[in-house]
Formats: sequence, C-alpha cells, structure tokens
Amino acid sequence: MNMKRDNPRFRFAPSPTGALHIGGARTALYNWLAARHAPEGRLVLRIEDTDRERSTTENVDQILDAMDWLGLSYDEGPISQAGRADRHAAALAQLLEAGAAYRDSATAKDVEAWKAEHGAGRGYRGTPTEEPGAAIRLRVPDEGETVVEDLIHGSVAFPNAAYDDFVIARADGSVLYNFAVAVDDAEMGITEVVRGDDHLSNTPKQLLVLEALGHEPPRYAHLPLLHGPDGKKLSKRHGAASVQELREAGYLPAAVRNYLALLGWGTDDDTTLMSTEELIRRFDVADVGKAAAIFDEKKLRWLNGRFMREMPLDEYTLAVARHLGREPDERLREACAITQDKAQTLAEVWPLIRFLYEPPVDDEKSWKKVMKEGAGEMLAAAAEALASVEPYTPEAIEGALAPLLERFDVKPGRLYQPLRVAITGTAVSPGIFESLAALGREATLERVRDAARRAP
RNA sequence: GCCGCUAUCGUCUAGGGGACUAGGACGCCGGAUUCUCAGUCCGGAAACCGGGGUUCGAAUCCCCGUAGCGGUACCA
Repeated sequence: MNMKRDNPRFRFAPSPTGALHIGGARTALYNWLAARHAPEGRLVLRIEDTDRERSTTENVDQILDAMDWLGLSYDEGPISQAGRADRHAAALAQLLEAGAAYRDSATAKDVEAWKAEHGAGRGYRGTPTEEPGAAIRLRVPDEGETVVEDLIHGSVAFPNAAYDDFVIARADGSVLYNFAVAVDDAEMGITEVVRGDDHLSNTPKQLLVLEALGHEPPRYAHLPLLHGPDGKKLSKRHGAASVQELREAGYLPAAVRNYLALLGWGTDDDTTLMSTEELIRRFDVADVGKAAAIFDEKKLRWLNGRFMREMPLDEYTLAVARHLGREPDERLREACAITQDKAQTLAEVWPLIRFLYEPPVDDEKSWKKVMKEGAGEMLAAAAEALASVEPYTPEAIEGALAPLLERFDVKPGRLYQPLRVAITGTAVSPGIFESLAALGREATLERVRDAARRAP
C-alpha cells in the first residue's frame, strides 16, 4: 500500500463452496504479501460461510490445506462468518430501529413488475410491512452516487438510483453476503480490503451498509480476475485449476508464489525470478495492473524448473520424496542428483529414475530404433568392459566405454543408445554414464547381458 | 436491458506526451553444446483493438465505437 498506515489489517475471505482455485490463491497471496510487507501488517482469515447450503467443512479443510501448502500464514482465524450471527443480528436491529432498513414482503416477481413500471434503470424501492414472512431491505438513496476509492482503479462512481433497496437479511433473519461482509470488516477492524474485481460492483452496497451503521469504510483494492487460456473465467476445464491440482502436478510452492505474484503485477525492472523474501520486499498492491490476466501453465513450468534446479540437493530430494510418498533415503538422493537439471516438475522425476527401482520394461519403438545390426555384439563388449571397470563411477565408466567406439568404429550414439535402452527400456534417460553408475554394477551387467542376447 | 470495469507481441508484462526503430520474460523458430530427452548459451520472428479529436508531437490525454469481463439472487 502506498499510504502507510500504522497497523494495516488485511483479510482473506474465501467462501467454502469448493476447493481453493488459482484465482482465490492469488488473492490470498496478494493479501499475504501486502500484510507481510507492511511493518505491523496483520492478516485475518475469515470463512464466508453464510450460504449454509453450499458451505461444507470439507471445503473449509481444503482451503486451509491449500493455504498451508502455499505457505500462506494468517495471524487471526479462521473465523466463521456464520458464527458471528449474533453480531449480525445486532447490527440488523440497529438499522431497523433507525429506519435505515425495513421489512418488505416483495418477491422477485414483484420487483420485476416494479421495474417494468418504473424503468429498467431504476433501482427497486419497496414498501415497509409488518408481515412476518418479509425479508429486510436496506434503504438506498434515490439521489447522488456512491464512490469507491480504489487503490487500483482510482475513484469509481456508482449512481445510487441504479441500485435496488437490496435484501440484507432473509425472512428467517439470517443475513446476506453484502451485509455480513460490511459488518464483519468494520467490527474486525479490517483496514485494507484486497479482493477480486467481481466485488467492485458490490462495494457500493457495502459502503451503504457501512454508512448506515456509522462505520468508517476500509481502503479497497480490486484485483483483475484470472482467466483460462481461452479468455474465459478460469475453471476445471482449464487443467490444474485448484491449488491441490497444482501440488499433484508437481509444482513447488515457492514457484507457484512467484508465478501467481507475476500474474497482474510486475516490477519496474522486469525481474521475473524472485524468492518469496524478495516478493514481500517488492510487492505493492498499488502496482497491480487493471486488466484480467490469463493463467498460462507453460510459464509456471519454466519457473518451476528454475526453482528445482536452484534447490540444494537435500531439499530437492525431500521434495521429490514427498511427492512420491517415499522416504528420502540415500538411493533416492543419488537418483535425484542425476535428474535435477532435467525435470521441470516433481512429477517428471519418477519416469526418469524408475529404472533404478524397477526392472526395465522394453519400449518397443525405442528398441527397434536403436538395436541395429551389431548392437548385440557391442552390448556384450560393453558388459565385459563394465564388469572390470574400477572404480564403478561415471568418469571411470566413460573411460572404459570410450575405446569401444574406436574398436567398432561407430559414433557415440550407436553404442550409448542401445546401452540406454538395455538398462532403462526407453530411449530417454539421464546421462548414460551417471545412469550406469547409479544402477550399480550388478544390475547393469544383468540387464546389458540380457539385452545383448536379444539384440541383433 | 440497466450499472460498472478493462483493452501493448500467442501469453505475462515495461512504458504515464518527445529518450519507442515500442524493452524484458514464457512460448515459438533457427543455431551451438556431437550419448537421448531435457537443461544451458547464442540468434530470430512477433504487439500499441478501431475511429475521431487535443497537441509542434499520442502507445501514453479526451470522446465515440467495438470486444471481453463483472454486477444486477431472500448466492458468495
């Protein structure tokens, strides 16, 4: 935030109607970065669960799990909005008492009829009633406009006349979103509201509630939305749409934070690769752009690869182990060592090291492609060389194999590709000398001799 | 329909009246690294939505249009 407040209080307020998707994750990230950037910033997590039909505890757990995996901590909460019903009821009573809100038994059809009569541009104005089955509406002025001072969009004015006297509480007394949000933000001392652009048009309503209640409004920043590759709103159709899916796809939390931060926000010097510390240091909500961004997994993959390559081997091994659901032992560490500069996601590691754990399964296409006439003879010779090489290291192995190239008068690929297929079953693997060494002499000889017998 | 937001390479963006022959990154294409794939390095193609203004000068300011998106629920 550009204007420094002493103790800015941010909030992330997801509704638990599904898993935390990428757009929500970015909103959470921006709030977190801004809160951590400010000297005494605090972040409150509030669960907007006033829609009891769609809100489930499973979804709440998923959101908490996603926040945890992303490394986004919060200072207060999670606070259930539904759990604050008594506070909402009190605020409601206050407005009813003051005449700022009233009971109205109008149905959706009635509102429609009213508009047909008064014009589509006029907001609905109801008639107070004492009937029991009536909802509660807020009185909206007919004149003037409500102005949202937005950190990203500047001043945005909305004509009051265009807004209905909107329903703030159901007939049963339970409150609705725009009312609950305004009350909670005010009573929880929220000073900075950073949320998606889809709430910009809702903000005047919340401002009206705040004003009726006599509360100071928080500062607002509405973030541009995230879209899928087709330009439409992001959804399951677009591949990895939830945080959990990102994790399963093998992305690193730090890379996801970096990528998400860059979606809608950039640095003046075009820095792309940033540690989370640097993100916190440089992030400013006021610098966020105005246009919706498209989530492009290709760039995330690249960024993720960069993070994977820069990790210390132990950390990298641990990340791979957790992704595979294994214990990080010495064998895995060795396997990771020869793949670290090849994979872009954790999910790509296993196919590269699988041959160290399981017998090779011949990929027919690879076999046919590399096992040309004479391959069997070369493999047999290679086995012989490998049987006696000492020590059994990548360097020594290379030294023992190189003379065969001259002896058979072939290019390196003619020898190394058959060897690769012999030990891994496929034509793609980490470096051949590293792979032979990692496999170990015994297993190597067994596989190479077996291939030598079967090759032409 | 009404109210509102947005608009620079395919994508993320820099730029905020002259420094723009519009910069960077991903992706793409080509080359190098002669063990595969990847990685890495080098090079290349690629954009100011359209039309009017304002101004000596507009990607930048204003208006109109177009397109996309959001809101318009007793959803959040």
